Formats: sequence, C-alpha cells, structure tokens
Amino acid sequence: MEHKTVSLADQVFEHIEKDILSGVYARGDILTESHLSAELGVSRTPIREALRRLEQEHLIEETGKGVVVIGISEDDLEDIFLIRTQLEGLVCKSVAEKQDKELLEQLRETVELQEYYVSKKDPDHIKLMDNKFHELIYKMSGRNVFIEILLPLHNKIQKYRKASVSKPSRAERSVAEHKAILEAIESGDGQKAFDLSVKHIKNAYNSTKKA
Amino acid sequence: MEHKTVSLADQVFEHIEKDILSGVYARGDILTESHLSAELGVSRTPIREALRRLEQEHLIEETGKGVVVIGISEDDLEDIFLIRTQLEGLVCKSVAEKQDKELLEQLRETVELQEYYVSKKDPDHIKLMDNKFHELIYKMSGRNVFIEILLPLHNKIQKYRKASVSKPSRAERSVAEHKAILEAIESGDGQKAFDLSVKHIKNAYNSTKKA
DNA sequence: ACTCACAAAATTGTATGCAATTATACCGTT
DNA sequence: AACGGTATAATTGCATACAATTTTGTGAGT
Repeated sequence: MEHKTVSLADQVFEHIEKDILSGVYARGDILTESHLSAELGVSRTPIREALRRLEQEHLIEETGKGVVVIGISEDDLEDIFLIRTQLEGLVCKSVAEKQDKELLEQLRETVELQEYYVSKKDPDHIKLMDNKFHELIYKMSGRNVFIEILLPLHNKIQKYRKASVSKPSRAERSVAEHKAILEAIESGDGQKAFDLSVKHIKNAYNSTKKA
Repeated sequence: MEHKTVSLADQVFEHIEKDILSGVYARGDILTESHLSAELGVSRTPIREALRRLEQEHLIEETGKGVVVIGISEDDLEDIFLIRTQLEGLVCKSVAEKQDKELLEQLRETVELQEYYVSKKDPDHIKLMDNKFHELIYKMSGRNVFIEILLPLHNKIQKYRKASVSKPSRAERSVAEHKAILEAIESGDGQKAFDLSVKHIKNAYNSTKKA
C-alpha cells in the first residue's frame, strides 16, 4: 500500500483554507503565525508556507502584523459565476469532443451517486458529488490553464453551493442538469454540452442568489 | 521617504518567476532548494516560501527531489489568449461604465508614452507600457476575481509579447488599438470598449502565433 | 488622574540545526 | 569487467534560534 504522507504545510493550508471558505474565519479577521502555530500544534515554518500559498490565492493579505482574512465577498461571488459562465462551457465542449471512455464512466457513476444522495436528501454528499462532477470534467479536458482557473473558483464557493443543494428542489434540478450534460458529452455533441453547461451555471447562480 | 523593504522571499519569488517566464529555466529543468540557496545567496527558508508560491501558480511542480519547471506550453498560450478573449472585454466594458477620472488620465499617459516608444522602436519599453495599459484597466475595474485571473495570465506571456511588439508593424497597430480602446472607455461606450478589446486580444494572438 | 518613558511582549523575517529519506559513489568480490 | 553492498552526499521537511521592529503594558512623576 502506497503510504503517501501529506506534509504538515499542506495540511495547514487545507485547514486554514477550509476555515476561511466555510466562514469560521470572517473577512477582516487577523491571523498571526504564533497563534496558528499554537492552535494547530506545528511550528511556524509550515504555517508560513501555507500562508504564502493562501496569499497567492488572495484568500488572505499580509498586513505586516498578522495576515487579514479576505475571503469571498458577494461581488466576488457574482463575478465567479460570471467567469464560470464564460469558461465552463468551453471546457465541456472540449470534453465532448474528446471521448475519454474511462473518465466518462467515472462521470456517469458520479451522476448516479448524486441521484442516489438526492433521493436520500443528503446535502453533504450531494455537494461532494457536485464537486466531483465539475472537477472530473475539468480534468477530462486536459487543458491546464482552464483547470488552474476553474478548480479554485469552484472551490471558493463551497459555502454557497452547500446552501443551494440543501434545497431539495434545486438539488433535483441540479442533478438532472448534470445528467443532461453527461449525455450530451457522451453523444459527442459539443455545442449541446456547451449550451447545457452555460445554462447550468446560470441556474446555479440564480439558486445561490436566492438562498 | 517611505522605505519599503521587500522581503528576500518576495525577491526570490520574482527572480525565479522571471527566469521561468523568460526562458532561462526551461520546461523540465530541476531546481533544488540548496542550489537556489547557494546561487541567490539566501537561506533555504525564503527559497521555500517562494517555491510554494510558484507551485500555487503552477509554474513549477514538486517531485520529491527538487521542483520541476512547468512554464508555459504552446497549448497553454492558446488557452491563455482564449480566456483573455472571454474575460478582458467584460472588464473593459465595466471600466467604461465607471469613469474614474484619475486612472483614465494615467491610462492616457500610458498610451501616449507607448506611442513615443513605438516611434523610437524600443521594444522593451513598448512592452512595459503594454503591461501597464492592461494592468491599469484591470485595476480600474476594481473587480478582484477578474484581476486575480487576468494579471497572472497577462504576466505569463511576457516572453511572447516581447517577440510580438518587436515587429514594428504589430507595435504600431497595437498602440493604435490601445488608443481606440482608451477613447471608447473615455466616451463611456461600454459595448464599443468590449468589442475593440476582444478584437485587440485576437489580433495580439494572431501576431504572437506568427512570431 | 494623566502623561511620558521605558521595559516587556509580540511579531515577522531569516538562518541554522537536525532527522529521515533517497540518490550517488566507491570499493571489494567474483 | 560486472555486480553488490555500504558508506557518503544530497535533499526535503520541520523545528528552533535570533535579530529587528512594533506593540503593549507599566510605573513614576506631576
């Protein structure tokens, strides 16, 4: 068994990122290295490396006396959806024209699992499958620049998506839309995959706004 | 006089980033912390922090035994222009509808300086003004998510842009396009700014491909 | 009670030390 | 000459040490 040890710096990065994106730390909160070091029980070295990465992602900003949490504002949320509207359709189109059998099978499994969790009204797992659906499509495209942009964007709105898929009506429509996108991709219809995907993002945004 | 001392970690980041983007380090090259430490004359601590940031930008990748340089491939270049085509017009439109007098003045100055350097056939300064033109527009928009995406993308293609503006014919057309975009923004015509900007990116791409 | 000065604490930035792992080189054996 | 094994190098990951700076607290003097 491959025992891949995850570095402390990586764990710290994911921990703090999660706390920012889930709202544990709010916009404007100040985080100091020593405080984080004590709280997480590791030395400042991995803390600092994690903070530099979070800074690069614009989730925090250096102030000279601790870092300040930036997080995702309402305006950011709107722009994130707008940008996804512009880019995600292109990726779906690209994937439809590739036809990677193995990844398509994974995508179908993901949609079917999501249907199951919708029927069980399990928002956490619905959101996980939603994550996986979009991430699989990004990866299937093999287009790194798109992946580097879309993965973080998708990641940054977890909190809002969780709220959105907690509404059964939206969860049902969302998974139905995923299924339609999947079928368009399977049939190799790039334009249809593009259109459905763009519509899906717009619907998700509308649902998020109302949430 | 404000004496802002730049940390060694920041200097190292910029140094290595520049070396990757300008081609000093090629795709596949292996960089080790100790080697960089000796070469740049600083300890491994700031080196490591810089490497973690470069990793976050996908310019390098961890291998367990030194980091490997990723850099920008031809496919990446194509997607970068495609994404800019999708996003930069939106930003220009947004800026045209804002009318920040002071930044508009800076933008005009930048275009006029660029005209001057074009007449002097000075590619380095032409490129600098090109940088400034696009960065000013991003900043004028005040839309952070767009800025976070477009600034790095623009930054990553410096090498190619340098080649492009070294051709006098393209340099002249480029600055003329900048001027037209500026005037559309000044007149508050968002749609025109959008259209001209999209066309500008496409022209830049065509010129880059041929270079 | 207020203020100023100075001491103490907190905080960052950088270097160094050290353990664990992995690659490399060298030397002996066949 | 080829092969193996062991010692040595190199390398990462993490902790700690330390200087420089800034903030905070405290206490004396009025």
